Amino acid sequence: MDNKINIGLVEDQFLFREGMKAILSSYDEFEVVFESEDGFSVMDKLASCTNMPDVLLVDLSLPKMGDSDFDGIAVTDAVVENYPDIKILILSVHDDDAFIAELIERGAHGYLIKDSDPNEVTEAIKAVYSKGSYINHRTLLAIQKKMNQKHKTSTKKSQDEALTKREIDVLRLVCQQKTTGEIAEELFISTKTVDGHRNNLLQKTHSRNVAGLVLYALKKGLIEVS
Amino acid sequence: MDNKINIGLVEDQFLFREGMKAILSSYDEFEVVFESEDGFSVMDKLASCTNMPDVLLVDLSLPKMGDSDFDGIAVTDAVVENYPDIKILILSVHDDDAFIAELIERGAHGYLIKDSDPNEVTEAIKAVYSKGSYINHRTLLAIQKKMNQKHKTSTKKSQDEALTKREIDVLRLVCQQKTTGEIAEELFISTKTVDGHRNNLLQKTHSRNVAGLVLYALKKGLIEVS
DNA sequence: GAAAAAACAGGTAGAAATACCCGTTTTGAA
DNA sequence: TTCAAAACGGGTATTTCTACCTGTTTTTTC
Repeated sequence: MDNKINIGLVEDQFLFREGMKAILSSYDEFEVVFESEDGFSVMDKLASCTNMPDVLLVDLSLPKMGDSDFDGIAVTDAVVENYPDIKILILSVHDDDAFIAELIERGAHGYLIKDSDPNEVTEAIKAVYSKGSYINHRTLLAIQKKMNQKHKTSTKKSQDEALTKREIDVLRLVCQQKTTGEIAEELFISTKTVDGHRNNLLQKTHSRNVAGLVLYALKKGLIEVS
Repeated sequence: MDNKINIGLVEDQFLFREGMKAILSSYDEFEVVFESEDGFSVMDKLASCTNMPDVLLVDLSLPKMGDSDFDGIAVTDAVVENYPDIKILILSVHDDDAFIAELIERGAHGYLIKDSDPNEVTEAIKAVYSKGSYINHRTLLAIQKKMNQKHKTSTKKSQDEALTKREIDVLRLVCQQKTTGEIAEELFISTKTVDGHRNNLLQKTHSRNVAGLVLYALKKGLIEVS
């Protein structure tokens, strides 16, 4: 009787979570044994869990802006580190190459966008459970693209450069409507340095101004509205 | 046998739509007879629909950025105008007073945020079907707030002024990284006028710069990422 | 340890945005 | 029709951003 696949849901939107549960419970082979509405509680709940999930469906855009940095990425890192047997299936609204590849590299076993067909979700769950991973065409392309970038850094055309830690710091503050001067103060650096970082950001993200930067940050899940 | 409540779903996220369907189909009294993934097709599909929905669940944040302006609001307007018998239940991620009140004023029969309990959704559906409306505490507060604003315009403290049509035009273009000059050209007005509109926007939205405007637009669902 | 990338910081410019002032015309609602 | 709001536009000034240039120091990576 225990050949059911135990599933854990990590998703903040209540209705989406319930809908997912409703879909999954129409299949005999699945059982939802674990739920969490934010990144924080996942590790706690896993520690005190008697019926461990085999597969964890993780929503990537978990945190509210400014709350903390325990988002889908952090959850993935922590689970990969502490529960290597649990398969992680990322569920995200972001259909972005660099992002998909990043998650896979960090140890996720599959990546699905939220526009996917329910059938694909159930397929993916079965695949990560039995085969250990689920890589669809979309994901494969993203991974290959990243691989190619790693090798030919000489190619000037590979524009989707990753942002550096400091650039991300500046980006977050720019999105908080801070001026260059304020950002410099907050990071204990010169305004000219902030200027440099912002200019690099504009180039790397192909933006024309801060509006573009904010949209980029949102698209990448670096910040959240509401 | 036809005392079932016919339900229509207008929602772009496929998984969410399927989840909703799964939830609703576990109730005998509901039947999903209509689905649409964007604003455009709603009117077409309704015109050629044999089994008309009694209640339409409309996701507010329908359009992709830049595509068009046929979003949840436009759908609401069009359905209210052409199919006054169909009850409209708004489903949104935005928990914003001005926005909620705006939709109700435009003729929506109920407003639920996506964090709601599935039970509340089914309750709301039954309520709009039988009683003609579903106003929960949250919605009532929003409406009252708006009412109060209408009367005491003298009160300086009521800052949540609604944006005008033209201001929204400018806001959308600002979010598309357009400069003042470009916006002026596109709207066939002077750069000074654009300047004026943008200044009003900054004031009304309590923003310090374009970053704030972009975030505001996103929060209000005026634009969408990805 | 050597090489590369990241972070740092300065200069000079010009473009754009922000913050006020002032007014007229058009539109829409009471 | 009358009144208020919206849309329009001009002037002036300051601040901030954007775009280039240059370089040094620190950190990371191989």
